[in-house]
Parts: sequence; C-alpha cells; structure tokens
Amino acid sequence: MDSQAIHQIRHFDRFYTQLFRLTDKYHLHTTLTLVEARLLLEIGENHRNTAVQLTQALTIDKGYLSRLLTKLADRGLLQRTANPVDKRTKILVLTTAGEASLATINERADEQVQHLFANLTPTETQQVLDAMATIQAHVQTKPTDE
Amino acid sequence: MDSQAIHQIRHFDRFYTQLFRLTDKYHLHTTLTLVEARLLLEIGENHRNTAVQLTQALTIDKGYLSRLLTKLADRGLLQRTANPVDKRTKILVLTTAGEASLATINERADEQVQHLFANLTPTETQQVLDAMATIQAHVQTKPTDE
DNA sequence: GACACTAGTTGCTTTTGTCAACTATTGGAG
DNA sequence: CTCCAATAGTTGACAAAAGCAACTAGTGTC
Repeated sequence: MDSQAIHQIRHFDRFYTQLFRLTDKYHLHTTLTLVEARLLLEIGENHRNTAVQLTQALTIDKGYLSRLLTKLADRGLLQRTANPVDKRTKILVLTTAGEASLATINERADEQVQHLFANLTPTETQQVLDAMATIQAHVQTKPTDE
Repeated sequence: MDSQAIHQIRHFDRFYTQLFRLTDKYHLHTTLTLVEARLLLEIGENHRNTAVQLTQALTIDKGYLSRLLTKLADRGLLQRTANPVDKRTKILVLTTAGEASLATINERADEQVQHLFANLTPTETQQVLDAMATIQAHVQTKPTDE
C-alpha cells in the first residue's frame, strides 16, 4: 500500500470523524450523554443484559459502568434484577420509560442523518450507500489481536 | 430518504467509529494524548498558527486550549512568540522537537492504517479509496448552521 | 472444603472539559 | 483623536468523565 493511499485514507478519516463529531456531540436526547445513550441502545437493541457484556461491547471500565448504570436506574430508565442462575450478575432490562428514551434517541439520530443527506438526489444517496457497503465489505473488524 | 437507507447509514457509522476507535485510542505516541497530537498536526501541517484558529478547527474551549498549549510549550514541542502585527495574538510554531513528535505520530498513524488494510488486494484497496472519495464528494461538511 | 476466578460495587484520584472573570489589544464610529 | 465594543489569550474555580485498586459476594473446580 503506497503512501498516497494511506494519505487518502487518513484524510477521509479526518473528514469523517469531524463530520460526525458535529452531529454526534449535540443533543441526541437533551438529558442523556453519549455513553448513556449508547448503553440504552446496547441493552435495548443488542440485548446485552449484563454489565460484563457492556464493558466488552463499549470497552469501558467496569467501575465507571457500574455508576452509569445506577444513574440510569435511578432515573427509572433501567431495572437491575437479580439473576437466579448466577447470583453475581444482575439482569439489565429497560423499563418502559427506558424504551421510550431509546425510541426518541433513535428518532433524533435518524433526523440528524436525514438532515446530513438532505440535499442529495436519490441516485447520489444510493451511491453513498453503495460506497459505505463497499468499505464495510472490505475492511473487516478483526479483534486486532495485538 | 427512506428509513431503510437511514438504517444502513447508521449501521455504517457504528461500524466505522468502532473500527477506528480501536486504532485511535491506543498509543499513537506514548506520551501525547489525542488532542495534543491533533494540535501538533493542526499547527505543523495545517498551518494554524494562532489559538483562535485552533479553537475553531477543533471546536474546543479557549481556556482549555490555552492550558494545553502551555503544556506543549513546557515540554518544548511548541513555541509561542509575540506577533508584532497583532499583539493580542501569539504565533504558534513547532520546535524541531515538536516536528519530530509530529513525524512519529504520523508514522504510527500510517502504520495503523496500513495494518488495517493489510490483507486487501490492490484492486480492493482501490475500491475502498473510490468509495471514500464518493462519500466525501457527496456529503459536504456544512457548518451545520443550526 | 479450599482456592482461584468472576461480576459488580465503592472510594479515591486523575484527566478532561466548561464557564466566567480578567487583561491587553485592536479597530471602528463619532 | 477618543471612546467603546469586540477580540485573543490567560487564569481560577469547578463539574463531569474516566480510570485504578481494593473489596464483597458468588461460582466452579480439584
């Protein structure tokens, strides 16, 4: 891989991260931070229902996570119930309020995406989608077995 | 734009950010944080030579920035000299040590990219590059004039 | 039944980032 | 030329985010 290619990729990366930092940073849901939103998503949609799974999925410290979860529980978005099978763990489930929050988060995220691509023609949009698919197809996420 | 498309885009976004978070986070340069690295890059390569320009480029608080810059200056990576033209501002220049740091940062980043795309054939690589170009061409970064 | 191991909590610390107040300077309006 | 609003940068105080290590309780294995 020549340095020209590398340069292009890094350029794209800067472009991309900046682009999405803008949308990312601001109010997906006024009261939730990014991590918190991410947690709701992982619990509610990706069915990670224990803390360990979450630390792995988001690679965050378990102490930090523990606090985040209590915060969410305090706000009534989340329930931690005992697990009869393994009493060390607790099963995480979104409350209906939590589901609702997650729903609005998703709405906002959708809106932002929509806004970002607002002035594209359908064909252009399709080209972008294809491009994204290409990238995903080629660059597979290996666990980077360092 | 239909919800299917939105869904695809958000999926790509999750994929992408996760992918690069992995490479990103770890040791670009053992002693510098991401922001600091980014600062060196902006100053050394993109020729932003005043603090204001940096706050705009990286959208970070000017107080925070000020401290970051003094830290870099203390480490001898950066020099802040008076600007005769506008005495309110200070001109930022990398020292040779700073240039050196920047160089190694770039090397590391290049390595990471290379590693990430290591097992692609030249044609596949080209496809990825084209895909990235397509995305950049279509999705322009507007200042999101909210 | 002893022991190494895992899940989660808690206290403590550091890092990161924000906000507001302040100084020095600039540039424009009258 | 003088006032004054605006700008660049610094500093203090503080809040939020994140990390580390020690601890408890439970698990599974030998």
